Amino acid sequence: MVRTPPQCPMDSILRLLMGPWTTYIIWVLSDQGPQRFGALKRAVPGISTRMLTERLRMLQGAGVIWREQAETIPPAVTYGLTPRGDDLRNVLDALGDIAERWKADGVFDDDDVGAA
Amino acid sequence: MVRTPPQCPMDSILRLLMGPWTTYIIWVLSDQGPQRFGALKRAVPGISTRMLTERLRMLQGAGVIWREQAETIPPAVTYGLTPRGDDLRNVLDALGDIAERWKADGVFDDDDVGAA
DNA sequence: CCATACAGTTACTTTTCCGTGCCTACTTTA
DNA sequence: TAAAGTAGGCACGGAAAAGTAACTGTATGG
Repeated sequence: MVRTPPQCPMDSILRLLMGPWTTYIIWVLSDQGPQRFGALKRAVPGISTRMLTERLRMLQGAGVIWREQAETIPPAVTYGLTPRGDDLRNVLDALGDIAERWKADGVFDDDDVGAA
Repeated sequence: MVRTPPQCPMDSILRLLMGPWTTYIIWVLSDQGPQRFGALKRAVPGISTRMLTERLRMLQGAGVIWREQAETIPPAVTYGLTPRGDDLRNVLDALGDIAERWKADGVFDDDDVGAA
């Protein structure tokens, strides 16, 4: 990671959110409440185990989600949003509003965004 | 790009912002006002010509920035934020506030975010 | 007369990401 | 007894993203 543009903390958050699945995971967690690993995987169709694990670790490391492991024999691990995660959810909502407005203006119809 | 998680328009915006330089470009444009290509390149230290061009094209395609080319002989091209870009700037500000709060809590000190 | 700046483009190379498949260790169900 | 689920870890490999470098063409400054 050579590129450390500025010491912008906002950039760190963005880098955190950036993964293709990250926002979706946060969305599910905030919409459906705390979920277990398997349920989360089913709720985010198409994500691989590897990706889900990695993203969850990263989000946990950033204090955005909590992880609760029940030491039962088939271990049951549950993830949920922390207050910090709620912060992000709010920004995501704001972004969603903008997206709605843009969509009404037809930004996404003639595709320039999704495919570079 | 196989992964098209949902048809979430918010996701499209995030994908737009994701590039390592994108937010920084928007920031500069909103902070210093419209800039010419060369000035922008100097304002974003470390970015390559290629990246800057690509990002600008993408942002322009999304209607986030405008591009004005003066057909003088050494062509002078100026870029600036559109109202749509201002929308993003606001979200970025909100994100910046969160980042500040998190930083105060020391999220970025014990690094888990920047380096995975 | 040669270098430089303007605003890129194109090709080449490198790096990183991300999906796939195989493994754990135990339990419940068929 | 065998298959499947639970929550991942680890390694390999292909694809995509990003960096580097060289090139464009004109006009101006030294």
